[in-house]
Parts: sequence; structure tokens; C-alpha cells
Amino acid sequence: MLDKTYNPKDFEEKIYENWETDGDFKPDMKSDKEAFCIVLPPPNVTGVLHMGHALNDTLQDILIRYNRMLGKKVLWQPGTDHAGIATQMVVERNLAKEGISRRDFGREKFIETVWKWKEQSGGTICKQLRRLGASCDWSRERFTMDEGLSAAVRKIFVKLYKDGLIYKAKKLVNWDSKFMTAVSDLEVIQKETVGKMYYYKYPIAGEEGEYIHIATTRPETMFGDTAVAVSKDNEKLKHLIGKKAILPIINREIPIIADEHADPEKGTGAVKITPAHDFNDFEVGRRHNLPLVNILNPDATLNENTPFAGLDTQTARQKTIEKMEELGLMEKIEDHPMVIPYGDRSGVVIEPLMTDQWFVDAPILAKEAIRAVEDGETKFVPQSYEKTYFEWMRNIQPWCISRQLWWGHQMPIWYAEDGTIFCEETEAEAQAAADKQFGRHVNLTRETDVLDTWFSSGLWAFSTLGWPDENSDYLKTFYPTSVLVTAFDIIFFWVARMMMMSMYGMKKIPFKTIYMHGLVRDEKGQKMSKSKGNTVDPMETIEKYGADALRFFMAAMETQGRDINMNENRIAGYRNFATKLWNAARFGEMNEAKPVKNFNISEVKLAINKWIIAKAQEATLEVSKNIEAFRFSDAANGVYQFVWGTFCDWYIEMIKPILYGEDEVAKQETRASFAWVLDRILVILHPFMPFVTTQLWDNLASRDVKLIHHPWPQNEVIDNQSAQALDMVIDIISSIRSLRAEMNLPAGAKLKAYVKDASEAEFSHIKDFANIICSLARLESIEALSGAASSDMVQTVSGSLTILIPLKGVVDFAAERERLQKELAQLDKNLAGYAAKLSNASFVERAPAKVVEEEKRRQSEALANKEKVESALARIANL
RNA sequence: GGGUGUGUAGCUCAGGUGGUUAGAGCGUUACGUUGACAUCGUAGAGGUCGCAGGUUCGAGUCCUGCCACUCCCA
Repeated sequence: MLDKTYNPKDFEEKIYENWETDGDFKPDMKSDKEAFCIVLPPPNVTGVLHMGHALNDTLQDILIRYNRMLGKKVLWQPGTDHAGIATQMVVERNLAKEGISRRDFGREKFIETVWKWKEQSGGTICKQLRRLGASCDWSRERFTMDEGLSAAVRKIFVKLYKDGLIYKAKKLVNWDSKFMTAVSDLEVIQKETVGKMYYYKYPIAGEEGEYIHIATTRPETMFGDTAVAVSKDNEKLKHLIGKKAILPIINREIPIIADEHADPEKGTGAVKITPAHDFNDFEVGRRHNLPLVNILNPDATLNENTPFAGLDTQTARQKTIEKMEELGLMEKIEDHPMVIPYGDRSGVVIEPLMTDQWFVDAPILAKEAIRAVEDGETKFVPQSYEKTYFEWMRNIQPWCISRQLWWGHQMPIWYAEDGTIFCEETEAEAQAAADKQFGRHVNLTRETDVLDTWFSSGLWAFSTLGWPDENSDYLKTFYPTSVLVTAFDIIFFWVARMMMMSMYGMKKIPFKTIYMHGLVRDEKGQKMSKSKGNTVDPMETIEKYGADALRFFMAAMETQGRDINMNENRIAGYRNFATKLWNAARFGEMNEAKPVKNFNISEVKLAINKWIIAKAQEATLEVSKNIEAFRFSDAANGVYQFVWGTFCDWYIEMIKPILYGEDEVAKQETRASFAWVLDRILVILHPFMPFVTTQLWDNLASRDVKLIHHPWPQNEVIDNQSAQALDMVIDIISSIRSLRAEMNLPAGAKLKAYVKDASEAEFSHIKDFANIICSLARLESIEALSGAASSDMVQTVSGSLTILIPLKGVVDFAAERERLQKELAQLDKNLAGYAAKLSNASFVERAPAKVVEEEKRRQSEALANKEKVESALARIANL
């Protein structure tokens, strides 16, 4: 027997353990069925599950479970990302609590500490994914720094290097002074701030009392100035071009040059040029062959090229201003809106800095990645994201992949004493290559930089499947993967890079479809963040409402391309939905509705049972179509509607007279049909609510097959012949209920109903379903009207037939007149609409015949109803 | 500044190719709790679909402009 109440905590975890120990998530590699594969976007090992994951992983699990039930060979490949900066940061923070810095430890010991930490605290998120019900094949769990994936990284790196697609260059890069590493453009967040614009002047060399006026937001960088630029079209200033300005304080002469970078309309029209500390100035410097003067240390303090060595930029700025004021060269300071770059992890200001770094030639790699999408080999859903993808890919810049961190893939680069570079997969190979080239044994030192985290996750689609082992069964079976499900915020970080790396490494697309979903926001539509304190912990939600409720919420809210706002009421509503299903199952149990082995639906006789079976099959078809089209909300709402609105509200209510009646044959058939439909519900609801469906499946009967592997019904022939009769019955019941409510008839009052204007067939249906109608509409009887309607009858119209109920003494006829008047007004309004359309010659001519026909049909139906209402009004006019 | 979305009931949201009286959940009102469901049932109220034009026999849906907000890239 089922428990009286639905309590997900009692069984969710047990069910998951059972799936996992039985190996239910593993693909049957011996099967010759079609393959279906999703690679899990690897969460950070440092991570804990947030609502974004809950959405992402629910959608994937729905696709995975659906396809598994379709009988395909299904793999959901899980794993975690080492998340270079993020993880190093967490471990460093822990060490800092004990007063230790990573430098105290040294590289090796620090990395050891990180690994130890990873073993202990990492992988929390994988446990949480299990709690959500994610049916990943955990036996294949990968980590971006495990042996196989590291081999993949080395192999691709060497290949790229030897193809000339990875190179080392001294360039201006985004420098994070907290972590003392370069970061890529994507890891820089531009924030609008109100800063200051400082106006000061530089003396002109050899011309006493002559100055050039400068406006800058960063006065302290003046020590790195190597020119002042003026536009050649600047009438007021062009006479200064070719002269020299003197940098005050340090008294260095710098040229005044002509360059269009200096907009005559902005600031003073003259721009100081600091090529080593500004991306625009760097370009100007290149055009004019200007020297580069670096004024910063790696920790963003000023260096010996300035008078303020050792001071941070803010302090140095104040000192510079003071000094300029002393010299009488400071003119004014104004508020100035500006955009300042910050590190996405560190939160400190990012400084452009000249350093030696390693780059991937992204523009070359992008070509194939663009073509694959242009040619439709990989499709984005929703398609509009292709635009975003193309926009980015066509303007892509070289990708800085070196990081001056310790935690990550150390680059497979070795230097000989003279700096010659050797790039090989192993040290031994590098040594051999070096010895050969030099003709003697040379000492090699390895590059200390590690790779950007996204380099290894860029290989995820094939490295996790066994590459570089080209003979891996999994690689051969599952690559290219079927779908990638991810949020749009990592389209550049990850999706674009996987496309590039896969097209380069595998010469094939990584996935056929990329499904992009939105962000999960808080109740008010604000982005969730720890600093705002508006995050909702999925684990708490699961604790409170069950994993199924949270999953169903995510599915039901997922409409293509839109963000989802958290809504606790709604989650509670889906928990109630599970309760509803639970109780429906209990109802079946109490009425001995047990699944009948080899139950043949084509032998069902009763219309009511035929009807619900057909509806269940229609619902199945709808769910299938919607899942295949990635219309998650339509799929979820379709099942919801069927279970609650059709099965519980109508079918269960309608079969009660049968189940409580005397007809044993009808009872048996109804019990079996009920059980069949409930089983069907468990099947089609399983991808969305795997726990409650499994719990019911296992407890209602002994089964030949586990629900997780139950075949998904396909190609069914749906017998719809009973639909019309039942639709009519439902319509009659609704009309009578409406009438009762509107006329405030006491619920207990048992009424007699009479039907007129019905066809032969309709009368016969009404006779067949009389006990159901009476029970649900709370009537004493329903039969055909003989003779004329008596004047105390109120009427309601249902479809083409009229239902009359004598209410002598029960009812307030003034209220009834009012009700009928209201109905009449609505009919008149509709009739006016139909008439307007049908009298419009161009509508009749141009609209499709079907539409015109339909309009005429509606008109005549409304006219007939109007007559009925009018006659009813006339009948009770004097009461 | 460039690009991209969004604006529909009190709230949160659905409304693939234009075609009934624009739907759901929550909330709300009235009635009920009848042998699955103190997590239930029945019925109702509630919307000039952001604004203004246009295309069309017909526009929430397509086009143009405007307003407001979101996000991405500078």
C-alpha cells in the first residue's frame, strides 16, 4: 500500500542509489541502436549547485531519459573542471586563514595542497547533481586535469604549436595584479564609473612660457609617456607638431606627433601617448615607432622608471597631482564618466601590461567553426543565437592562453639555455629534439606558465570520450555528440572554443545541436548573486519540495530564449501536482485497479475507457513532439494538463459510478483501463519527475522492466471514436454546473433535467451516460423532454442541445432573467462580429473556404442559441 | 555608440507558419468537501495584448516609428 501522503524525502535518495548501483545510466555498448550523447558542461570542482545548474541539468536529464526510453544507446558524460583561477583562489584563501601564502609553500607543495583539497572538498556538486536526479554515467566521470585529459591537452597544444597556431609574443595584455597573471579579454569586466578627468600642461622644449594642454584620467601614467599626439586637422594645435614637450617632474623630452587618435573635439585636443599601458596608445606607438616605457611592477605598484617606485597607482596618482600643482602645471579636475576594466575573479582593476605571453591564433581556427554553423552542420536552438555566435567569431582576437598561475596544465614547452623553444608532448621527447638539434646534450628548463582553464574545457567534447585514443569505442560511438545544453553566458568562453578546438582536433563538429537556455533570476527578475544575497539554494528547495517539484518547475518555465524567474509558489504548485498524482494512484489502489498483464486496449468496450486511453495516447504524442522540438514548457504543461485536468478531474470522477456500481464486467474493464492509463502517465512523466514516477511504478505492481528503461510508446494508432460522445457529456455537465452556480442552487438540491433538440445519436449517448451525468452534475435524472417546456423551467444550452430544469419554487426568476439577458448580450455581440465578416465581400472572396465555412457555422449556431434563449426568456417573462 | 531581446489578467508567465469569445499557475470572490487528494472540488470576476501608424478580407502574431526596461559588445 502507498503511504497516505506523498513524501519525496522518503524515497528520492534510495531510488537514485538503486539506479546507480544497478548501472542504469550506462549505455549498452553492445546494442546496435542509434547513439545519443550529451556531454555535461563541467562544473568547477570548487562549485556548489546553484539554480542555473538545476535548470541546465534538468533539461539535459529530460532529453537523456526520454532518449533512453526511446531505446537509444544513451550516454550522458559527466565531469568537472579544474577551474584554474577560481580553484587556486579558494585554496589560497584557505591557506591565508592560517597565515600562509602560496609562495611560502613553493609551487610543488602548493599544487599538492590543491590536489588534496580537491580530493576532500571537490566534487560536492556531483553529489548534488545526484540529488537532482541527473542520470549521468558516473563511472565515466572525468576531470580536466586527470591523466587522459591532460594527454589530450598536450597533444593538441603540440599540434597547434607545430602548425604555427600557437605562438609566443610580447604584447600588451590584460594584467590581473591580484593573481599576477595575464587574463583573456573575456575575463575582463568593463564597469561604468564616475572618475575624474585631470587637466594639466607640459612645457614645450626651447620655448619659454609655451605649453601643450593635456587631459587624462590617469595622471600617474605620465612617466610612461613617450609622445603627445595632436590631430593634423587641429587648426589650433597643429603648429606644435614636430616640436618636443618636456615631461615635468622627470624632465624627459618627448615628441609631439600627428595622429588621428587625438580627436580635436575631445578634451584639450592633445593626447598623451603611453604605449606600454593603454591599448589605443599601443597602436599609436606602433604607427610611430615610439619606445615603450613600462612603469608598473607585476603587483601594479610603480617601478623605478618613475619617481614613485613602490607606491600603488592611487597613491602615485595623488603624489603626481601634488607635484604638478607645486610646479604650477595643474589646471583643473572634473568629474568624468568612464569605463574601468576589472578582473571577473579578482575584482581588481585590470592593467594593460607589456609581457611575454602565449597566444592561440583564434582568427584562423574560427574559420572552420564559422563554416560548420553556416552550413547547418551544427544548429543553434533558438536559432537567433547563431547571430551572436557569428558576430563574435568573425571579430575574434588572438586568444591569450598563458596564465602565470600554478594550478593548471603546465605548458609542454621547454627552453634551451639560449632560449630556443622545444614543444613536445613529453620532457623526454623535448630533450631528444633539443639534443638532436644542438648535436649535444643541452639543459632544458620548462615553461612555468599554465594554460587558461578554457583551453582544456575546449577539448571536452572529445577528450572525455577517449581522445587521443582514436580507437576508443566511446569516441567512435558517441562523437559527434547529439546536443549541447548550456546557458548563453558561456557561449564565447566555452561553446565557441569547443567549436574551434573540435573542428581543429577532430575535423568534425562536436555536437549537432546547441540548445541555449537563459539565466535563472530571483523573484523580481534580478540576477542572483552572493553579494546581493538573493540566491536561492537548490538543495534547500529540494529539501522542502522534493527534487521532482524543482525539476518540473524548471521544465515548465523553460520557454526558448527567455530567462526564468524563481517563484516559490509555483514550485509548491508542482509539489502539489506530485501529490495529486500520488493520490490518484492511491485511489486506484483502493479500487483494486491493478495493471493487467498483456492488457489489450483494442478490446476495450466502454466508451469512457476508450476515450481516456485515446487521450493518454494523444498526450504521449504531444510530449514526444515537444521534447524533440526542445519545447520543454509545452511538453511539461501537456502532461500536467492531461494528468490533472483530464485524468483526475474528469476520468476519475466519471468512473466512480462504475467502480461503486454492480456491473462486474464494466468494473473489471475500468480497473484495468485505469491502471493502464496510470502506467502510461508514469512513463511519459518520468523524464520530468523521475522519482515519484519510479516510486509509484515500483509500488503499484511487480514489473518486468524498470521504469527508467521502459520503452517510450511510438507510432500508436489512436482510436478517437469515443471522443465526441465524451466531449458532449463533459459539456453537458459543465453547463449544468454553471447554471447551478450562477443561480445559487443549493448544492444538495437534487434536480431533474430534460433534454431537447438532440439528435437520435445524442439522445442515445445521454442515455448511456445518464448515471455519470447525474452523479457529476448532481441530478436525480436526465431524460428527453416530452411535450412542451413548462414555464417554470430554466434552461442552459450545451452545443446544439438544450437542457431544461424545472425549478418551481426553488429559484429567483428575476435572477434567471438577468442571466439570460447576459447570455443574450454575449450572443448578440458575437453575431454582430460574424455578420460583419460575412457581409464583407472581400472576406468571403479572399479568405480560405474553410475559414468562411467555419464562420458561417458559428453564425448559425449562435442564431439557434439566440432563439432558444429568447424563447426561455419569453417563457419565464411573467414569473 | 553598435547589437540583441523584452513589454499580454493584481503577480509570474504561455501564446512554432496571421483565422473561434487571447490561455495557465498563483492570488481573488462565491459555493462546496460527495467514500484519492485538511497539498481538494465547482463556478465566477479580472486583459482597449507598451504607444502610434501601416500591410491584410482578417494582426497579440508581419512591417515602420516612438516610449520604457534587460542583456551583450565597445
